[in-house]
Amino acid sequence: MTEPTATLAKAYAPTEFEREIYERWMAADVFAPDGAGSRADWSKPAFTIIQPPPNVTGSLHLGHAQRTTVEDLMIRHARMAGRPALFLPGLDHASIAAQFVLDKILAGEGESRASLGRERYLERMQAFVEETRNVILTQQRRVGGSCDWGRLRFTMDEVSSRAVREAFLRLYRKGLAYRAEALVNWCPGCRTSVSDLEVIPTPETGTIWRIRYHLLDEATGQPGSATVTVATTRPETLLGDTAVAVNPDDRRYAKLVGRRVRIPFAERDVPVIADAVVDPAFGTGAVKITPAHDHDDHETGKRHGLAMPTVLDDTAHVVGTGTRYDGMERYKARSAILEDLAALGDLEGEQAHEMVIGRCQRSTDAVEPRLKTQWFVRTGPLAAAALAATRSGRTAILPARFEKVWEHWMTTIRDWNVSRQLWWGHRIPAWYCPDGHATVSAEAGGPDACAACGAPAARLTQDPDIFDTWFSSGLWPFSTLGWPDATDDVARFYPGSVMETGYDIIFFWVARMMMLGIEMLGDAPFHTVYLSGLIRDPFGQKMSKTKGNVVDPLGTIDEHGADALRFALVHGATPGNDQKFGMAKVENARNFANKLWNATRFVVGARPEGIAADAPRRAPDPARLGPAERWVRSRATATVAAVDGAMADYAFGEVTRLLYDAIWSEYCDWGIELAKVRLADPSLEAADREATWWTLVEALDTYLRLLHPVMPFITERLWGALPHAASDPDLLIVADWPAVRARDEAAEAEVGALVELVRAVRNARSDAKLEPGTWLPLDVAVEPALVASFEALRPALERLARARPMRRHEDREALHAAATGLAVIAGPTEAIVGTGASDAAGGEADRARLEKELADAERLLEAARARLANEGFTAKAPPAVVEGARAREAELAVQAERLRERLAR
RNA sequence: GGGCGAUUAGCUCAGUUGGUUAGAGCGCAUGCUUGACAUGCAUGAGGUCACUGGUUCGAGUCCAGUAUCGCCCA
Repeated sequence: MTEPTATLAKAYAPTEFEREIYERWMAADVFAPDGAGSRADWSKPAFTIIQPPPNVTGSLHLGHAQRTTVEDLMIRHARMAGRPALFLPGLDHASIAAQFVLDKILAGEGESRASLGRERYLERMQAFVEETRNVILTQQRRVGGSCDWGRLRFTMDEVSSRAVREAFLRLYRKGLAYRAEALVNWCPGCRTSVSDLEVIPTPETGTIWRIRYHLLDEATGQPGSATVTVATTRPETLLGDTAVAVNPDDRRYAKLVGRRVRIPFAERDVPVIADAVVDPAFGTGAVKITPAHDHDDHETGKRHGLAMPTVLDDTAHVVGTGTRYDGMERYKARSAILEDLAALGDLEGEQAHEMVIGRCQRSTDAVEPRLKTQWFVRTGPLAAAALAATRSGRTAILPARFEKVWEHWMTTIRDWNVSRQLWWGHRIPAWYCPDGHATVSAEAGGPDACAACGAPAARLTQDPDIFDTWFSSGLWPFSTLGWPDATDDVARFYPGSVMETGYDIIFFWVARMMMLGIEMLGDAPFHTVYLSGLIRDPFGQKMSKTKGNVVDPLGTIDEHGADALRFALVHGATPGNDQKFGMAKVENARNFANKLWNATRFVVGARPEGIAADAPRRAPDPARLGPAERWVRSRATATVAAVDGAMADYAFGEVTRLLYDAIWSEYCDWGIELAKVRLADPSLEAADREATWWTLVEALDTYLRLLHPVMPFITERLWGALPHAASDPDLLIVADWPAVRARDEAAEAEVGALVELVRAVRNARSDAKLEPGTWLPLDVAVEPALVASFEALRPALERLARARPMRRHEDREALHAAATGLAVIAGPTEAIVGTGASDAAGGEADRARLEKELADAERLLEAARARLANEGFTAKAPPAVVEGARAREAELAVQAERLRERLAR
C-alpha cells in the first residue's frame, strides 16, 4: 500500500482520492477493534462510542456531519493510541417522524394509514426504510466516519426488539412500569400521544370569551336569571365541564361557592368550587373546569373528585355529548357554540389574549390533553440513580454548565408515558384477558396464558400501542452490544466512553440512556457526555428546509473535500456553543489542506539523491543537525504535547488551531524555508543534506499523524507518499500516535531570534518601499550566544532577508563603523540594510519608523518599570513572574537605548 | 416568572486554573509570476475586550449589578 514513489498532483483535489482511501480502509478491515487490520492492544482500556443513531428515513445535514466528525476524531485518536476503539453505528426507526414522512407520501398516492390497515402499512414502511436506510449510511462514509460497519444496528432489529421486551418486563416486575389512565398530550394530526418534550409552547394571540352560566335557583333547582360569568379560551370544551371554580380568597364569589350552575347545551348541573389554583386576576376570576381536556383542570378535578367526561375524540371532533355538536371538528364546534351562546344572550363578551399554545413538534397541530389508559415508566428511582451518577462524577457532562440543566430536568421529571398510538415501532409486550388482567411477557410470541386468571393465550389480546421511540433509544448503549445476552461485546464495551450529541436532545437521549443503563446493567453507560453546539447559518438562524438556508454537506464535500468540511466544523466550534457556518470557513480549511498537500509535495520532491525512493524512514542523524533542524524537531514535539493536552480536554477546536499554526506558520513558513537552502547547497556533505531532509520527513510524519483524526483522507494520502519506518503499518489510520520527546530550548530560542531578525529586516525594507526582489547588503551585529546559529544558518538567512552580501560584525561599534543605511533592531540583534544612501539615519520614512518604534518601546518600558516599582507586585507575585518582568524591562531598556542612539547619529 | 449563554478587530470566532506587547481566519491596504503552494508569499492598518462598580500587586479572565441579543424550562 505504501507508495513512496507516488507523484502528487500540483493542487489538492480531494475528489480524486477520498473514495479510494475509504475503500482501502474498508479492505484493510481497520475500523473494527477486532478487525483483521486492527492493531489494538487489548491490555489497554477500550474506547467506545455508540453513535446516537440518525433517523433511518433522513439524510445527512450539517449537524450529522459535525457529530460524525467529532465522534470519529475521538475514535481515530483512541485507535492510534492503540486502544480497542469501537465506533458502533446505527439507525433509528423514529416512529413518529418516519410515519409522518410515509403518511405524506401515501397522501400523494391517495392512500392513508387507515386505507392500508396496520399490516399493509407496516409492510410499506419496511419497504420504504429499505430504500432510505443506505442513504445516510453512505453519507456518513463520505464524511469519513470510521464506524465498525459489521456491528451496524437498527433499532427495529430483532436484537433491539428483544432488549425492549426484556427491559420492559424487568421494569414491570419491579413496579417501575405501570398502566394507568392519565391525561396525555394528544396530537390529533398524528393521532398519538406525544411526550412533554415534543409539545412546543407557542406564543399566540387567542381570545378570552366571557360566558354566563346560569345558577340553579336554590328553591326550584332550576336555572334562574342569576349567572356567574366564566372566562375561557376554549369554549368548545364546556360540553365536558364538571365544575366552575373560583379562588377561595376571592370575596366576589365567596357566597357562590357550593351552589350549582347548569352547563349550557350539555344541560349538566355542576358545583361552584373553591380552589387556590384559580387566579382571581384572570378574566372574571371564575373559570370552567374540564378535567378531561386540560392539565390544570385535571388536577383540580382530582382534588375535588369531579367526573371527567371526554368530549373530543382522537381526531379532535366532538363526541358523546348527545348534543348537536357531536361530530363537529373542535374549531367548528367552538364557532357553533359561540353563536348559540350569543343567541341565548349568554355570551357576555370577548377580548384578545396573549397565550401559549402547545403545538406538536411534528405536525404543528394544537396538542389536545386527553384522558387515556397508557403505560408509564416510573421515573423517580431511575432519575435519582442517574442524578447520583452525575453528582458523584461517575459521568461528567461537558461543558459543565449543562449539569445545572440536567439537574433541573432530572429533579422535575414526571413519569414517562411510553405508549404511542402508532404502528411503526416496538409493540408493547402486554396482553389483556377478557377480565382486563394485564400480562407482560418478554417472549416474542407472547404469554401462554393470563398471569392472573390463567385465561389461555387464544383469549388474550395484545396492546395495540407501540413504545415511544426513546424507549428503545434508552437501551441503545447496550442493546447494540447484544444485551440481554451476556455477550463478549457487553463485557468488553459496556460501559462505553463518550456520548456525543447536541445539547438540544440531552433529555431525549442522555436522560433515557442514563436511567435505563443504570437500571438494567447497574452502571452508567458512559463516563462523559460531550454536548455539541448547533450549526447555524451565517446569520445565526437555525438551518431548516423550510427556510431554505440548509448547507448540503455532500455538495460541500464534492467541492472542497470531506477533510475541509470536517476541519471547518471542528475549527470554529467550542462544546455547547452554537456556531455560525459559512462557506468561507470551508474554503479556509481547503486552503490549509492545499498548503499541507504542497508542503508534502515539496518534501517528497526534495529527497536527496543519496536516499533511495523506497528507503525506510529513519530519524535524522543527531550529529548532522543544524539549528533549524533542531528547531523543527523541537517545535514538532511541542505541538505533540499541546495537542495531547487539548485532546485530553476535549478541546477539539484548539487541536485544529494548534495544528494549523504549527504546520503553516512554523513548519511551512520557516522550517521548510530554512531547509530549502541547505537541501540545495552542493557545498555541504551529503549526510548533512540527508539529515535535513529526514528532519523534514520526520516532522511532517508527526504532523500528519496529529492531524489524522480531523483530516483523515488527506493525511492518509500524504502519509502514503512519505517513507515509512520499518515498524509502521501500511496505513496511517492504524499508525501509532506520536510520543512526546524532549524540547530543545536552545534551538527554539536561537532560531526564534533569527526569525525575528529576518522579520525586522523585511519590515524595514517594506517600510522604506524598497523593491522586494532586490538584493541589498546587510550588516549585522549579533549577541555572542547567537553567533554559532547565525553562521550555521547564514545562507538561509541571506535568502530569506534578501541580504547579499551579509557581513557579521563583532559588536555594534564595528557595525556602525562599517555600514550606513536602514536601521534594524530586533531585540538584542542589530543590523543595517545597505541602501546606498549616504544619510546615516536614512530618509524621512526611516526616521519616522524608528521614532514610532522608540515611542512604542518607551511606552512599554514605562509600563514595565511602573510594574516593578510597585512593591505589592515584587512582594506578592510569583518569583517567576517577577523574574520575567525584570528580564522584559532590561530587554526594553536596551531596545529603547539603541533606538535613541540610532536616531541621534 | 426561573435558569443558562453570548457581548473581544469591519465580519466569524479563539483566548486553557488572573501574570510580559489580547490572537487567528475572512475582509481591507501596499507590494510580489522568490523553482511546494496565487487554494500562494511579504508587509501593514484595524480592538477603551458591552457598560458600571468591586476583589487583587495585577482583571478580557474572578465577584456584583446594568444593557442588548439568544436559548432552555415553567
